[in-house]
Amino acid sequence: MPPPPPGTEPGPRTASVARRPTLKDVAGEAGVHPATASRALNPGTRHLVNDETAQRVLQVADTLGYQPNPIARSLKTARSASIGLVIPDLTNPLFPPIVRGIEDVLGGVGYNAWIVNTDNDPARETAAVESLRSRSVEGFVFATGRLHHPFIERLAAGGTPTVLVNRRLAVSDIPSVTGDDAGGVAIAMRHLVDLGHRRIVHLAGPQDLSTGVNRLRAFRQALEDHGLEDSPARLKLCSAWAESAGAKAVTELLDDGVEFTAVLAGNDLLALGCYDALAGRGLSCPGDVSVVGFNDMPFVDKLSPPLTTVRIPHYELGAEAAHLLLERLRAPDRTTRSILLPLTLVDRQSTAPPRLL
Amino acid sequence: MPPPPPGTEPGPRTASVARRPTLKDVAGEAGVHPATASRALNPGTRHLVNDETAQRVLQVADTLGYQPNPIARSLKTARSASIGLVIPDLTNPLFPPIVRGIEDVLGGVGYNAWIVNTDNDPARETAAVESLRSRSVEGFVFATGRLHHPFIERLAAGGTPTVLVNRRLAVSDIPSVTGDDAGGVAIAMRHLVDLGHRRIVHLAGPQDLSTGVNRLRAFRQALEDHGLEDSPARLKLCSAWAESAGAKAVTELLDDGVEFTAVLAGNDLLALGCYDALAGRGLSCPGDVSVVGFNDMPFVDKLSPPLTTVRIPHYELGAEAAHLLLERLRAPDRTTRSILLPLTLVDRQSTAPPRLL
DNA sequence: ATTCACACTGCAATCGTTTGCGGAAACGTA
DNA sequence: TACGTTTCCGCAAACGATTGCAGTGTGAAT
Repeated sequence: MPPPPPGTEPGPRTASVARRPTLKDVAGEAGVHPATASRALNPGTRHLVNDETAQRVLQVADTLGYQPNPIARSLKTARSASIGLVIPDLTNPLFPPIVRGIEDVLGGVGYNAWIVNTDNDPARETAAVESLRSRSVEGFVFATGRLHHPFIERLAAGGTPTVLVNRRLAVSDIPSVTGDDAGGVAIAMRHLVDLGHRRIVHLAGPQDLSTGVNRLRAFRQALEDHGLEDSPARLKLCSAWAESAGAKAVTELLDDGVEFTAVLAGNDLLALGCYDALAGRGLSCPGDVSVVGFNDMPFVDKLSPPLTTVRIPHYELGAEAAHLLLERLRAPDRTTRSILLPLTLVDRQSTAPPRLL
Repeated sequence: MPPPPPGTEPGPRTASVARRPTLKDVAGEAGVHPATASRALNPGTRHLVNDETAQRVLQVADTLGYQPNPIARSLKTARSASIGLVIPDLTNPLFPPIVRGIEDVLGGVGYNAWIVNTDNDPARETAAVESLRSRSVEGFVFATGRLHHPFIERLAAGGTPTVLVNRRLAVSDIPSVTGDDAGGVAIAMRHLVDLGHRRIVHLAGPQDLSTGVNRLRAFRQALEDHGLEDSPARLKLCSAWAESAGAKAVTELLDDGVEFTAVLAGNDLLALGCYDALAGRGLSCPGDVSVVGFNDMPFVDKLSPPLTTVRIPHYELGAEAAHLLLERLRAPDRTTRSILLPLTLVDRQSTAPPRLL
């Protein structure tokens, strides 16, 4: 026989070698049946065993350094103390804080999250979810929700505990936690109007996402509230939350000769594109036009000018989503509810009173 | 008995209800023993079963929509087709691209990665790794390596397939894939020198990280190569890769009256702090002092001035790391090797010739 | 005709837990 | 003393796969 490959533990043949102890080991050591050891070890069933015995088992487990095997446990119980977390794109700075929020509250109660990237690809999403389900995850939080998202709808309807974060579906009772987009654009618009702006344009994000439509709807509402004219010209639909889309929209606006002194961008990336387009036309911000973004991404305070934007509490979004899911796991028949977190305006230097005419 | 809670599948009692089919189901349907079905389903053992039978089993499995239960499989085989990915902080924009790179190559061969955040906390790290091991992950890639990292050393020495990404340990034969820091600072320094700079300072990152010491070492080497004076005054050790640390370092330099026309920052965050400090003193960049960063984080091209920086191919770092680990899993006794990926300078507008004296 | 090799497949154990069921003490009550 | 309750614990069957071993049957070689 060749020498054992390096990097291989001596193997379980050897008698009391460093193999991680199993329940049977601690039972043997404690002089009880594995079943008893199991009951002693689990807080929920501990009352079924004599106090003294339980203590002994606990003691042995501790000195042996016993750790239950989650795989075996999952196989038996079809539970796993973990949930799936479905993210469209981790490299989007929006999502990591959400992940952190979720992980932090989950970790506090012994749960953990399995993160998957879908890259906005429905096929990857279904594959990932299927894979996670076969690993007995107990629920899901989706950050990939689209307005119309049959897959998630079916999943939730099928009884899988599900919560949405950051984005919601159009019409469904799936619990969600999102930022209060309407409130957010309301304060942004008030800010602009207070500054004296009257001709404000909106760079709307993709209309298959709740964030996109909600912000657009709120924009028009604000126009109405402030008695401003709601002209279709003052609106640009962007097909993606991307810098290039923002730039394109603004140059088109400029080319079309629509007059405006301020732009409310659907998110910070769009605002960034706006900066580019403005600079490309020799216009200054905020001198010639004010711009306000949405999200308060990292480093937008470093831009020049530092971007005024609506801050979304992403970490808290995640934390609340985790709470919601946990609650759902504990009491599946409790009535569902969704949460709207308040947004705040962070007033930096990309907004100023309009030039006098 | 109360009505079954909503959101619960009818349960396996019902005869042929939508319960995910097991191996036994397909075996029964195909008229073979589960063992045979297993062999037919696994490419590696398929040759052990009659071709015709195998086809029949495959066929049945397909129509039944059979998916093997990874938990049961893991329990039996102590393998899991997954690896652990240990990240210090997902909200650091450095890491998501690495994660993507890893996931992409892993996914290509049916593996997946379990991501854990350690928040730079050794206790969380050991806990997470322990938890992953008990889930039978087959190996680890660590992005958390410190120069001296006994935990990872022990783990690797114990035979667990391990690779390091982005950061390495001081002295160890654990395979790693990192950027060629030395090469990176060399081109950055050459760039500065070519521009005419002679008095260059370095903002060095934490010296317990390989990136920190390597860049510092390379800086001094470059000084020597270009015949520039290596004065301790021209060096600031920063205790963290943070903007505030960079700002502090530069203001100290300024306060101490050390003269310099360019700064090589250990990373982009430090460079950012540098911008702040310079602006705070009324100095212009690149007019008064040039600065070059490291990493090419997202959006540093949007700063003003856009930051000249050394780009690290993070995605490729991750991809290579995954390849290395995969290779190690397949051939554990192959000799280890580490990979250095070339770095490139992206020349933007934070560097310029020094003012004439 | 006997032996042998080979291809194929079934049996049963196993991975490490959990849990329904039943038995054996121990205890209280009549 | 007899009997019903508890309390505690062990037995054994799961959960869903993989795998060493042993068998069967076929065809070829002697």
